[in-house]
Amino acid sequence: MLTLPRLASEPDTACTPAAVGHRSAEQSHVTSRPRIKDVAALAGVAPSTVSAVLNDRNSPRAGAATRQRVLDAAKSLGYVPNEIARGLRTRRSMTVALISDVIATTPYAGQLIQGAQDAAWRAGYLLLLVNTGGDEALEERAIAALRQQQVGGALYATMYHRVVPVPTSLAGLPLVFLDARPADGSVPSVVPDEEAGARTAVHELARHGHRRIAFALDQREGPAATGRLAGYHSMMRDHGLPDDPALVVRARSDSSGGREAAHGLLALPQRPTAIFAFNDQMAIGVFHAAAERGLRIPEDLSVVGFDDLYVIGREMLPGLTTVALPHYAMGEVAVDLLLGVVEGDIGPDPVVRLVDCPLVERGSVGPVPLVVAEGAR
Amino acid sequence: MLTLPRLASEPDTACTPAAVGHRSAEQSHVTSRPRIKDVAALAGVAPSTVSAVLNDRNSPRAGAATRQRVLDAAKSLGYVPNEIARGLRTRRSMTVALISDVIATTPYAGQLIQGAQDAAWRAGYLLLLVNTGGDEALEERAIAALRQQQVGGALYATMYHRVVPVPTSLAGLPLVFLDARPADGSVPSVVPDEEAGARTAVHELARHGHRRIAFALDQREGPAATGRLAGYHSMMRDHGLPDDPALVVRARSDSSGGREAAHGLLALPQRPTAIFAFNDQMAIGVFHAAAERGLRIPEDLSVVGFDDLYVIGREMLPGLTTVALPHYAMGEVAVDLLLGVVEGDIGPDPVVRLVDCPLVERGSVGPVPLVVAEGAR
DNA sequence: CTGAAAGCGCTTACAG
DNA sequence: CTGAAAGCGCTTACAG
Repeated sequence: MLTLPRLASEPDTACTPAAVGHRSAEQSHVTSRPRIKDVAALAGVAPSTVSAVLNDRNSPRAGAATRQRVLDAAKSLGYVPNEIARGLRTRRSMTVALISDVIATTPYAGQLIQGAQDAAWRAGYLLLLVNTGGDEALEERAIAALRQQQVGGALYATMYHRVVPVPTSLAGLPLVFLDARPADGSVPSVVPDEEAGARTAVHELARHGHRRIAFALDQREGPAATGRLAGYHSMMRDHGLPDDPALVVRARSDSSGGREAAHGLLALPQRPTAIFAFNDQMAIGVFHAAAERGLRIPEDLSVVGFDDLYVIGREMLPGLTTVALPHYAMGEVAVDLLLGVVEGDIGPDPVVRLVDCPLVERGSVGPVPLVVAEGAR
Repeated sequence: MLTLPRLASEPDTACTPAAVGHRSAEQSHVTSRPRIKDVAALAGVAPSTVSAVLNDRNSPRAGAATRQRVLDAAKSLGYVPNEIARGLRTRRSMTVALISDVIATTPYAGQLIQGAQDAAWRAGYLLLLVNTGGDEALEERAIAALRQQQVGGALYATMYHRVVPVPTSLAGLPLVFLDARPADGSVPSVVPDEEAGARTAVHELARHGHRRIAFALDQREGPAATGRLAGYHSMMRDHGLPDDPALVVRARSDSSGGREAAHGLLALPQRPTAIFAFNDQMAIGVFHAAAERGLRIPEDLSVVGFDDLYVIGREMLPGLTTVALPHYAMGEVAVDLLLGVVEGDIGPDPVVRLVDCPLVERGSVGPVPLVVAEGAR
């Protein structure tokens, strides 16, 4: 237990019996840190001078000699300014919040949080985390608590890309939506570029020679399904590929949905030689269906997923080629955007920032199988 | 944008040109909230009375009438105390930190963070998150920043269960280790009960009649490997099962390691009818090996994993029966422990709190296959 | 170039 | 039962 020396200083204010009694009662296990007064006393200057030197304002406030004395004193005492006190005076706080519904329970959470954290940290901010589990009453109380803590702004993230109303309790706070789009378009948001990601997936298949490329997508509507479907169609068109309606099937967005969809697709008279799955979980189902039909991947069937869900793609046999949801980058971009408005550099312009979804090549894409290729032409 | 009325009050202090200029310059997008003075003015009492009423201290401080007036005034203004100012005065903060190396990049992170967050929230605390990526220099600076923010204590978590030194920069701060054990035993820690979890896995297999139960474990040493191996042996013994050294093999803790291990095990003259895999990733490898040998799960081979990695077990075919790492509960327990010492209820007793690892039954365990059962006896 | 004073928004003894 | 004063640890005009 490192205990920093408590310097004698203005005994009239600091060492009244009351103050001492208070400290010993409530601060028993907190080491008593030196304050600016202690540094000032040791350096033989006024607290205001210490403040000026340490904050390095209006450069030549202190002479070189004074400056050095202050710096030495601060160092020898291990002085670290109390950010709370400074925040009270300057009326700002070096914290920013990440509010989410249930995001922390998905494997994506980590990357998103990490990206946000890193970006905040780089700017000298600390990240306050609140998860509401989708409970609105709780959300409201949490936001109140955040305001009490004087957070400078907040990221509002949802578990998957969707459109949500702007919580009224957030009014007046600098805000950026993450993986969510505000229903009224009043708040800037950062979301994955679903359409471009789907184009990437289809292109990867097309460049391997596939022409009959199927798309097994989520039966639920939403920005992800809409965007990915648009990307699929547009890239099929760009490659001059047959945009056969039978090649697009909707199902539940898990492995059983993917499996059913794949069975239907693979039973088609002219079966697709490649399947683009809405997400990695559906891709797993495609793998299951292929195995059940004695089709090898990628020799007999190529597949591309979406999301790059942690470990899954890497541990499948063969590894799953997929398009990654850029959660780390999204977290970063969102915080940068937020700090821009918090620090007043930029106005709260309700932009929608699309983040690129990169391809992760593993082993599930191969050339068109000969026998099917002939039948399919 | 909700703008709360700024009440006229003691113009001598609050409305000097300096204060006003300051506010409009730096607070442009922050709604100006009412302060305790505003509530006091509206209720016609002194700020100290408002404070007393709102904090509900020494019960009958205020008479019922005054009390009601204050409450009404606070409500009508939408007054919310500034926690930063209160913290400065009371010398404590309602925040606690979660410091981790790279935990946020694993799919476990979410549950752990969620558990910690929920427990903190329940006690009125907010969670500050810091991820160091294992970078010691960054860790030190982050801890300094946390101290500046006056956090009341910290959870120090690692990505997987291991023994770590106590960072010197954390000295003096109330501390609890999470999924990590302090090298010098000086700090309380919360870790999964690896041994009991392994016993659970083996018992699940044994109760289905399996006798030759293999264990494919991580080749790296660590509390997880050691604990799970001990649990395996002890439960084999408890069931009076043959503890054949050939049944325990070590490999890399991913699917390729699990696959190799399973191939070796399945080639044994008396092959095991069940394999307990060190983790879910190795279990995936066991599935791959079984498929390659034409063995069906669970008809021909039963398998149990460990960790309950998000989605994996659920999306496999059949679903993987596994033992869950209780990350949510660990986060909760750790925060409760931490707040205990922060609030001084309990001393910083360096306990090791073991958290139970529950069985998650899915479809990968079945009865002993007849043909092998006969051969094996 | 440097110091004394005021004040950020609260709470806490201490008087009345 | 209630108010005036002091102070938490800083920073910020304002004087000198």
